[in-house]
Amino acid sequence: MHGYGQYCPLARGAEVLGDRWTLLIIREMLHGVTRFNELERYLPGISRSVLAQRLRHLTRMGLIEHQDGAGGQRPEYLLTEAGRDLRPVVDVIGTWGARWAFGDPDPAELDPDLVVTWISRHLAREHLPARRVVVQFDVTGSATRRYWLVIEPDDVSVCMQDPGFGTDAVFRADARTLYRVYLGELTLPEAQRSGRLDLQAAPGMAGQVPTWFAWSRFAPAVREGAARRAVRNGPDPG
Amino acid sequence: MHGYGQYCPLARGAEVLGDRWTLLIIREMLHGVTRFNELERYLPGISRSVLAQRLRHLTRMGLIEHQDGAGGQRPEYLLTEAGRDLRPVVDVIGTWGARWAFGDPDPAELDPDLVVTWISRHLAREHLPARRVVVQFDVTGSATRRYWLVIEPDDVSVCMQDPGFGTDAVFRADARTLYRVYLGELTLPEAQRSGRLDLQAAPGMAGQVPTWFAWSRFAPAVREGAARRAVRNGPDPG
DNA sequence: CAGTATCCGATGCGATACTG
DNA sequence: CAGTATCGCATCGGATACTG
Repeated sequence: MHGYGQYCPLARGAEVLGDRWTLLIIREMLHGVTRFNELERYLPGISRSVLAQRLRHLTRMGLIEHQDGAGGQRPEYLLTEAGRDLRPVVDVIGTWGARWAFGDPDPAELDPDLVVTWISRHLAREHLPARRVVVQFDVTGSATRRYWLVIEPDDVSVCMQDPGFGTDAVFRADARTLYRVYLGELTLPEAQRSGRLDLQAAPGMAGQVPTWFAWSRFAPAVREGAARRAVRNGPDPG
Repeated sequence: MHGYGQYCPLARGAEVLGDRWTLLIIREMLHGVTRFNELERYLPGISRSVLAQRLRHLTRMGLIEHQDGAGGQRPEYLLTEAGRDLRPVVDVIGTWGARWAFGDPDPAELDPDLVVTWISRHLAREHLPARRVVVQFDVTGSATRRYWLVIEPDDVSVCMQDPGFGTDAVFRADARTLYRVYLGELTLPEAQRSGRLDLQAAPGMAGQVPTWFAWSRFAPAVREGAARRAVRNGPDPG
């Protein structure tokens, strides 16, 4: 038995959305991800069979449409209106999670690929120059991983090799700090002052670079949650 | 492995709230239900072990507090601030469910006890007289079940025997109609006109009785969803 | 009333290999 | 690239019985 046996809008919603991984798949699709292997890449830990099963289920439920890859097109999954209307659901659960369920990260959660991808998804277009810029991220740790964000006026990509266009700015921090800054637990100036993050840029540009990044939409709620925990537990030692 | 391995507010929220039955338990607690056996009664189909496991988990996660039944007190589960702050989550998922995932009921979902309880939870206090009123519900079906709502200025109870105070009004309808009216798919006048629901009241009171009921908070969204389905499928035959 | 303990069957899910 | 097929373990969860 899969349903709750109740004729209730909340129960129905939970039946459609409550399966493991489903909300995270929706989150990715709201960010514009449309292809099977891309979804798999952005959801480390999901198995291909579960991803396929979820996509089938969401298609049957009318949340997504599967454009078959006929005629040389690549197959795509697109949100329907019902699917796009889940943005408030994702927002409100994420906001609640940030406020009330967001403690410290487990070390295994600090995937550097993921945080750089997330950062690349929340750029402040209006503050970016009208030309291509390249921002390098050095994520330190047992082995430093290096990424280049290539930000064109209408496209962003994350590379793991130097694209060779020159570099406008370099961030250097460990994964935990980068996550905390992205999520709003730490502001960029705070991270810099504490020595956990170093930002280098050409002299004329150093003031602009921080404005290019919008960070997480949940940052205010994360900060609120962190502040409340600090009050209850005493100031954050680390 | 239980978590998603991501340091993300949405993933954290989903880890806490995503277990089967959890959101429905929260829904009941937001309605003021605090006791173990009451929760079990309002969640037909949940097993005692799962209910206990969920309550333990939610307690550990800080959403509820367990007042131990020491000193002759009855044990109670109470929402903490984190738990009370889930009301927007329940609202937004229920609203989405009403709009996009709310088809016809499965016959097994038409539990008459449940709908009468739900109706009793959404009275329009401001329109009720300042004295006790009794409203009888005859839920027709293979066997008619009869309920009495005893509405006192500061208390409501559902009885399955005539409380003996006299009856101010009598609703008579099958469970499906009662659910549809409660959920807003059908207005009370529509249900009466179609002959699916009969409402009897003392002559001087007939106009007041319908104002006593506020019906479901999701009624507008349910109506919206029903209207959209009607446009796509042609007018509702039943 | 308010749970806990035990059992066992279903299935959820990750891993891997395979296909067009 | 975009999935499907198969396998086998783990755990989820419903039923029932039992306890203070």
